[in-house]
Amino acid sequence: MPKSATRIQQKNQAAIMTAGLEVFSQFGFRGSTLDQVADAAGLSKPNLLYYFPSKDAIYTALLARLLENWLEPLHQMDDAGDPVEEILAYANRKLTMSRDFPRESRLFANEILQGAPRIKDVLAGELRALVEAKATVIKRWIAEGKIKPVDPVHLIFSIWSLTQHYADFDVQVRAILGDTDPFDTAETHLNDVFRRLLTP
Amino acid sequence: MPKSATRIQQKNQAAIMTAGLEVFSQFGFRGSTLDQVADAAGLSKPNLLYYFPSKDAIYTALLARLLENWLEPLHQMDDAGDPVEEILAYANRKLTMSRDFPRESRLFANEILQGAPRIKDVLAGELRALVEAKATVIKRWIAEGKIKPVDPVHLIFSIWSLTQHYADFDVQVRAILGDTDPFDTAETHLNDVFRRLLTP
DNA sequence: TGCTTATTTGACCATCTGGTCAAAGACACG
DNA sequence: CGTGTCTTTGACCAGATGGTCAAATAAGCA
Repeated sequence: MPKSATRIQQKNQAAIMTAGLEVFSQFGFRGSTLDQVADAAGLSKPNLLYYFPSKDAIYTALLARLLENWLEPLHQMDDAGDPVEEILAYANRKLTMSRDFPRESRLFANEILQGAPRIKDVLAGELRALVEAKATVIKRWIAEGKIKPVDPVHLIFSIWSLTQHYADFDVQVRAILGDTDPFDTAETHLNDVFRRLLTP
Repeated sequence: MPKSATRIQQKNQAAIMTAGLEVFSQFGFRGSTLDQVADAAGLSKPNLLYYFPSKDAIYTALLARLLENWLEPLHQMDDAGDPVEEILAYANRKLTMSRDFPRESRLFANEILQGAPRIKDVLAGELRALVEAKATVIKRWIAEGKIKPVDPVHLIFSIWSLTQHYADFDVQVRAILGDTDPFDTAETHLNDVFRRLLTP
């Protein structure tokens, strides 16, 4: 049914998503205005509302697209692989996402900070289930002596916080590091952290 | 000069700060309204503006008060103490702050997420200097073989992100942990992390 | 080319928001 | 109790904000 989408529609919808990401990730939903988004998209406000029915719809669409990719790196953690390397690889994937998609990370952070009003159910449902599944795998790895004992859920929290920090607190990180590129040095550091934590 | 402050003034100013913290930490500066703050403080809007000249003034006062305490735990890290224990103690102080003052942590996170417009100079000045000073101490500890080699600045970032995560992403953490208290288990986990990272 | 559909816009609206102000109430204190 | 100061408030304002609408313009296509 909703198949067709003219060239113009595709271009403008994409422009709006990009603009919305830029604005919402910085100011959060309530702190952003349609004029800002329209401006960033290079459209007039009524024109913007021709493509999306409301401010809320843009924001929700952004969140939905984000969630699609957000859980993917954790999904990819392979329970048949080498435990330490699998966990390291997951952390590296997340760090890469922080480098390449910092605005997505900040959009997510903003939503959570504000109490996650529109994604609480995803957190308590899909995300929680995924974490529990992976926690089981990690527990098995521990039981098999493949990695040192560690709280599996907090390990996952640690991966999230350590990697997302470089996107969410980018301004602070750069204020302190000066000209050094954060991500080059962060990668080495995080690999150290997780290797020493996990290698039996 | 600005000595006097009637009983009523003290009470209301305190109420406004508390209310402002509650509101601003959730919605950020632009996402919050004076009505929300006035409501939370149990005052009318004009009455609120009798005590503070503007929305900005409330927010700025909150940030100023926050920054006073924010750097303190790092300051306390004693270069004459036992290296591993000093760093662990610092992490524990930060974790305690996340537990006892989550709104302060979220206020800070919100400000940074939005690009830190009003505290960029503090970050690049006072904070950066403090971090560099402590990094020097950590480097000495490494040179003396008291702790394993580690990037000192990223170590400090790690302490920040791992501890603040439990305040800033509280909703997510609780959605996943269910009824378990996050902080009890987090403390053990973080001590594991830093001990394995640092103990020679 | 002409006609249909898709796109864009200027003008407009109700509501919200930060902030003002004069007048009314409450306090303190001699 | 009276009076000068501090506190509170209702009414109000200008500008911003999310959203609407009819009319104008641009594409697409036969």
